Amino acid sequence: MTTAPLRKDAARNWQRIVEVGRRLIDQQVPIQLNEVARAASLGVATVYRHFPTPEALIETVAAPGLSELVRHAEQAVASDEAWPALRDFLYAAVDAQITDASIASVLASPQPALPLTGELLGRLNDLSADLLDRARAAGAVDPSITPGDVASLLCGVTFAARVHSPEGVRSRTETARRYLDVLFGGLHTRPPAN
Amino acid sequence: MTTAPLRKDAARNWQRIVEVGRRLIDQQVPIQLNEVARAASLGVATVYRHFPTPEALIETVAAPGLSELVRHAEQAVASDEAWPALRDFLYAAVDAQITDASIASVLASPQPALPLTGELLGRLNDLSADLLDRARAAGAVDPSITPGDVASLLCGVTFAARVHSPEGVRSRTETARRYLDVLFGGLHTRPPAN
DNA sequence: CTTGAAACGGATGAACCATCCGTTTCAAGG
DNA sequence: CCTTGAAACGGATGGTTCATCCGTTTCAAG
Repeated sequence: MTTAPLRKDAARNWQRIVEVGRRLIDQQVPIQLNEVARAASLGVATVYRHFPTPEALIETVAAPGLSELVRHAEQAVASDEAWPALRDFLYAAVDAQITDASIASVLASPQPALPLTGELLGRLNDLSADLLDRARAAGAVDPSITPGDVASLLCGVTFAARVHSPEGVRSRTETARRYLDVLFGGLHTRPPAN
Repeated sequence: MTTAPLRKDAARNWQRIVEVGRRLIDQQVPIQLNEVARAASLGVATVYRHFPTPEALIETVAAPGLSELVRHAEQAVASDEAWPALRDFLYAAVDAQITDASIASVLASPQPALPLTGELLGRLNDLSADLLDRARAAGAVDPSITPGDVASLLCGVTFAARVHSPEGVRSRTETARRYLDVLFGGLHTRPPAN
């Protein structure tokens, strides 16, 4: 069941495709596998062989960023200050979505096309549920909020920061952060400390 | 400059197209003008003549709902209780977006394709800016919030309620309302009353 | 070096998009 | 009514995009 080792040329092309894909996703172009092939100077079939659908490519592009986010969540879980841990993780999650469109796309999609993505999302869910639980237990978050709510609201904030807001990652990051703060003012009940 | 009166058959077909369009939009199908023609049992050219792009059709479908929202905003402006007026308008706006996907689509799109839509959106913007101003003046809303923020956050809440949330307009409406309440808890500073 | 499995790429057929133009329908004037 | 010209119709058609298939090339194990 371990993924068969890729041939050298295949590995090189795989790399090339992912790089081109990342570049195209960054500039908000809706990915078309044919176009990716042209941009990578590869045959169409080569692209389709590695990534049967655009989603597969998007998820592959998103994987590193998603992993990093998981790592971030693990660190947060290690913290013993429940609310700051949750808050910082949410900041990081929104930041990642603004910075890397593929992450936003994966987080907003109903369910993953690749097993790897499912794995990462599962871990992310578990970790954020844990963070939320502890924040709730500390009385820092409204008890009616569910893990699903957190995930949805995260996507909502990112979406809000993209719609209408002036172009440029820089300003969108600030906008998103501001919106997250507004949301915190709402879902953050302040019994214990800060 | 008044729109030339439509011939009888043309008017009938226009109607048919809009009806079919509304039906397709309701079921989240991305509209393809060709498909609309097929579903309406009309020639492709007829559809393209009336609506050169999918956006034009979407905006036409959205117009009545948008008008109603404008009317709602006008009523709200007439109220003398600043915060409840703003709050109820926002409830209505989110409800409308969940109930009618074409409205959500228009509100989230960068800028309108039809003059009529531009007109309606302009009025909506002015009215909501007014509502926001007065709520701010009454000390009921954080002063850093701009009219643009309100528009974006509205779209964000709608988006959040659609992503991941269980199917069905009913539950999505409730979810959206809940999210809006969370947001209110955040942007609503409570100096005066309520 | 041989050899067979793996990967490559472009030609190709299917699907989709949007325009053009010959035909039909409408309604105003006789 | 009937005529007539303008307006609207519809589907055939050329252009574009999508994704598969298969003959050729490349890799690496023996």
